[in-house]
Amino acid sequence: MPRRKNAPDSSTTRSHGPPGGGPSIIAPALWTSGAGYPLNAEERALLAIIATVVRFRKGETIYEAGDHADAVFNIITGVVKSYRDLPDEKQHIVGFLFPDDLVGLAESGKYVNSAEAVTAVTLYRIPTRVLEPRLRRNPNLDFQVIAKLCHELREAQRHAFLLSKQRAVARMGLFIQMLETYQAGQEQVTQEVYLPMTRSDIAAYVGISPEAVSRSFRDLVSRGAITFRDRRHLKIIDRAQLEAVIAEVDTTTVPRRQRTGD
Amino acid sequence: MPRRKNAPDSSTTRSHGPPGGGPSIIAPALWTSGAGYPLNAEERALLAIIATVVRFRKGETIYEAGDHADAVFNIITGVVKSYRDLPDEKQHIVGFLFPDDLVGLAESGKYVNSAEAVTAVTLYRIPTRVLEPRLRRNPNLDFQVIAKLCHELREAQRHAFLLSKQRAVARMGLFIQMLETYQAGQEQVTQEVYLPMTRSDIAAYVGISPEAVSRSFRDLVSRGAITFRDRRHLKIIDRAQLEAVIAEVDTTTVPRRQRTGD
DNA sequence: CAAAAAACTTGATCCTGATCAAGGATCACG
DNA sequence: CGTGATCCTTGATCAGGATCAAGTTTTTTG
Repeated sequence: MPRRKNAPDSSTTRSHGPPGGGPSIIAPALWTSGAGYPLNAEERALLAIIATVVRFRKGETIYEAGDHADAVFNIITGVVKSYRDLPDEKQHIVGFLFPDDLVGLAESGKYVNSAEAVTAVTLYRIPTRVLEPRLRRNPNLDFQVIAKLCHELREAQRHAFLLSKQRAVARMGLFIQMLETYQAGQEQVTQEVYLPMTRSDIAAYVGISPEAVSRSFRDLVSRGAITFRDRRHLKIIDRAQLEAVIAEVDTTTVPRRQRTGD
Repeated sequence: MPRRKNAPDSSTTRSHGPPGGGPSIIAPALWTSGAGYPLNAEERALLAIIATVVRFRKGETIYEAGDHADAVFNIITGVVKSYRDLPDEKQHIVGFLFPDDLVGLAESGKYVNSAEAVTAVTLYRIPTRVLEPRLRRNPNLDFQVIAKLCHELREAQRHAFLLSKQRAVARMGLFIQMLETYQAGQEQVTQEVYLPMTRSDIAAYVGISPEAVSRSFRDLVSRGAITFRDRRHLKIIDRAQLEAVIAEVDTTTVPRRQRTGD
């Protein structure tokens, strides 16, 4: 099995000292992994001042569940996965996080989930100790936070909805739609959907085995819903078909099944 | 099939006029269905002034997805379910909501999910038009909102985690734990877990069939993990067993299977 | 660039839970 | 308190996907 790499490779010295005082209620409880609304210029400027830029290569761990949560991260480039390790050597992926998302949901001073770089990533690292006073002073920031939290919440509910689907193809269809929806907002260059993560990661997110991911993709291709340019790039060519699969509607035109040739 | 009852039965006149101006960004996007942190005395007092009390009987619809979201509800007593109807006459339950929870997550002025009374419920009905200005003026309220959103988010992630479990018993075990965790915070009188909702509702929440709910309960009883006093009251008698089932660990002591009686 | 390691695909088998069907327990309501 | 309606349980069948296993492709790394 692959040993997890763990190298900060940061452009800053890693100096998380002892926790200041008692557990601060606001900041640690507040920040969430992943959002959606980009910060405005003012916010970005503020970030540049109080944050340091850190880099992680593909596969590197950004933090682990239970670590002392002394910083929040804002993704500049790359993709991050938020996950929990399960007792049986598998992992449940809570969500994938993209540029402008905030990473680092904490509860009583500790990170709730682990985070790992899916691709090479660049992040703003924002120490909570620096951030918290700013938040208190600038009530406008609260709004940003609320907006991000709302987005996160809807995302988590969508994930639960995906996982409530019985059929593997339906889950995969929803997954593709989610990726497309996100990427539509980012770049309108290609009409392709990019899959930055491995099949195993997709499997751990949609709650099926990697084999089932492979078979579902094959199924969607043979139904004429999508095509692959390569393993990481697909194109939706029949939206109706994709939605039919998601609705778990039987679209087989042939009678049902012809056991005996008759 | 049962026709959904729909009677406001409110102690207030229902007067939702035309939306004031453009779509307000703050309040509608902000409130979420279900929370956890009870409001403090100050908040409660505020509520009493701007809110009206409304009642719904078991099975009545509080609002439907897509309705114009002109109010937020705070549960006083009873249980509410937040759900989405699916094309195939089934429903996906997003969450169950208990006293002190806030109900009424909206997106661009419309409710995201539908809400129905699981038991008889009493609610504070808070018009967003009244609430919004208060929120702007009172930055302290923001904190309440953030806290509630965080709670909601964690709840949704837990739901997704539950749904990622392959085995039905594991999901049911997690469901029981979730109910217990909530009820432990409320009343420490009985050591029993109360199930206010029907088996079908449980099924729609944990993503399995009602039959599988029944069988999983039977399984848990036969494993000695729980006992039932009646259909609505169970007791956890072997926590280790329950956790083993959740971890999807095989705890059968017998070799594997004895087809022929031998 | 070549070797090694991941990652991915495909096939075969088995098991869990969906589904259909029917009987039994509770509840709502007059 | 009785009667229909709903809810719940149990049984039987069947299909989808987990799992195991093996082969293929891509990526990593020295």
